[in-house]
Amino acid sequence: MSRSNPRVLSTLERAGGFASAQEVYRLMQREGESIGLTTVYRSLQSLVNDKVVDVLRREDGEAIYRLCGEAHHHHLVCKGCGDTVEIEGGAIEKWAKMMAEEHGFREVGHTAEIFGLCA
Amino acid sequence: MSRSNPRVLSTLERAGGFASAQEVYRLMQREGESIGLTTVYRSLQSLVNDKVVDVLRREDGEAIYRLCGEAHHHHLVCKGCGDTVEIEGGAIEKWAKMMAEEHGFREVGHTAEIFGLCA
DNA sequence: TATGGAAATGAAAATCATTTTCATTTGTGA
DNA sequence: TCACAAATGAAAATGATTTTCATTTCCATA
Repeated sequence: MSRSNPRVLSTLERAGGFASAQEVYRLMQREGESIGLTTVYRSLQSLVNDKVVDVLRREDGEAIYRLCGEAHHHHLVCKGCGDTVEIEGGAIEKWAKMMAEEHGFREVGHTAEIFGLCA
Repeated sequence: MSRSNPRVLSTLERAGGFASAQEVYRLMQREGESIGLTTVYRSLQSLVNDKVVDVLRREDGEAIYRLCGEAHHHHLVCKGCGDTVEIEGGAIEKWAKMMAEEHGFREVGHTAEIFGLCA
């Protein structure tokens, strides 16, 4: 098992704590860092294992990696233009916690997105 | 634009109203139906356009198609064993509707999943 | 300091879902 | 029957991700 390359984490941070593997890779390239795509994937996976980041999915199925500890928020996405609004989801947090408790789950996380057509 | 092949919809129904394109395809093959994978994909997409089914993503990124009108529910998934519990999410429905209104979005849908470790 | 093995690296190939291309078949109205 | 649009599907293309494998880098120890 490989350890995470620290430059990958630092790049993910600089990207706003939210990016796909391909994006992290491209970003590092653009900044002149010499690194292989394979290493980016491996590092991100390792960070996931270590619970330093978690994984979500874009609507097209691409995996995006998010720094844990980032201010946790949700998205309202327009199906038409792709525009995204960050929204806050106190209601969801409570719901998730409640449901998890009810079924005896620990170490609980969640995802929630809303999509529709913007004005 | 192509119309949906009715056998695809009927197969999705028989699959419990919840399956990936590949699964629908394999199922139809097994049942001796003669159909191409391309047609399965096209039909599912067309059903999505017609709002007869909607699309979600498995954790591995594969798209799964769900019959609309199915009792709408959410999932509580165990990260350890993959076990899934269907839960009901009245709180989410309200939250989604509220957030969407607040930002002037129409035709609103949402996804929400909770994951953790089961007992 | 030399050395042997473990860990890290990355190029290239393999995988897998999904989409596109394109030639063929089917259905339908005139 | 004819012409044309829609439907179909095989095969190729795409794009993200994973695997393979040979090479390089580290490091502890002789």
